[in-house]
Amino acid sequence: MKQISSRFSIAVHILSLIATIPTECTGDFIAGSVNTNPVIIRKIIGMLKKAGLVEVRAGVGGTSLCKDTDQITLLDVYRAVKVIENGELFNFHNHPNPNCTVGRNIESALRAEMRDAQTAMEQKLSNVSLQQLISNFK
Amino acid sequence: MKQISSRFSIAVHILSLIATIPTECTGDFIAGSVNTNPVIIRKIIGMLKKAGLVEVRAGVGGTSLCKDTDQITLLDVYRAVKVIENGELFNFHNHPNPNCTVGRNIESALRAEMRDAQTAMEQKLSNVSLQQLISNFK
DNA sequence: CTCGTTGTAACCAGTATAGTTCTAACCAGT
DNA sequence: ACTGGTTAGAACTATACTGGTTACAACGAG
Repeated sequence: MKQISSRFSIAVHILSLIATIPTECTGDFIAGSVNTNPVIIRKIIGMLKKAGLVEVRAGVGGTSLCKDTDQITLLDVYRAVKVIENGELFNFHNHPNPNCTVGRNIESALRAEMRDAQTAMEQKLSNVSLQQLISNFK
Repeated sequence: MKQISSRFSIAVHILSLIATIPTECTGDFIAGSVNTNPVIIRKIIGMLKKAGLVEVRAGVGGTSLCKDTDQITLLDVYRAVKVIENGELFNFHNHPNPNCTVGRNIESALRAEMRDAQTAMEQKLSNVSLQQLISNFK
């Protein structure tokens, strides 16, 4: 990857809309605010639903949050939309040569540092709730 | 992206090899330790060279580090191999609708949090030097 | 019943990754 | 000076992800 997919930012956008103006939230209205195609919105809402963040009452504009806005963190959203492979932000090259000192040792050493770095990032995301984000809107 | 390219882990592997067994480090030998194709190695060494981390004396096995191993951090390597687009880990969807409260406010609010998260991750990488990494090899 | 909406499937263009083949240039040693 | 090993990089491939589109089935509310 070059970047984490905009699915994440779109998902946050969608949840913010549902939180602030729930009555208007049809797929087409959301698509208009995000400025993309309604199908993209439906796909992402599908992922948020699977993750238990929203529920969709069959019918028009029937999407609502399953939790309070202060109980949903950016990390929840980031995990819901599966923007990284298998929970691992960093890819590691396969099967370094075990007959070489470096090849034998690098994987465990470097993976530990990668995990630390990823955790630090995700920790930051978990510190921000949807409520904190939308409370500054004016 | 789904994951940060393995160019990063391969680059760290390459630098570790040059640091520990400089005399053996032909492209083919490195490729054998990393377990990939020599051309991949050459491409990555080219990036490390542009970033000023290594220099290549034309000739056999002529690659050497430009700095001490404790002056090279994982962040330097990560930046050298350009695994993320334009310095931004997170992609943000384009042009939310400014006629909507959420569309108008979300970009600056969310970008700030994204930047915080990315910085936390990169900070962790900058805390680890090549020296620290290879000092545990046995 | 019908219209608007939701939920998917199928498909597309663009682009990144990891890898291969091939060729040119260059250094060192005999 | 020639040759073999090495470095450098262009060109091409297969695969996969992204963001987007069209199309269609199912369903609810008025």
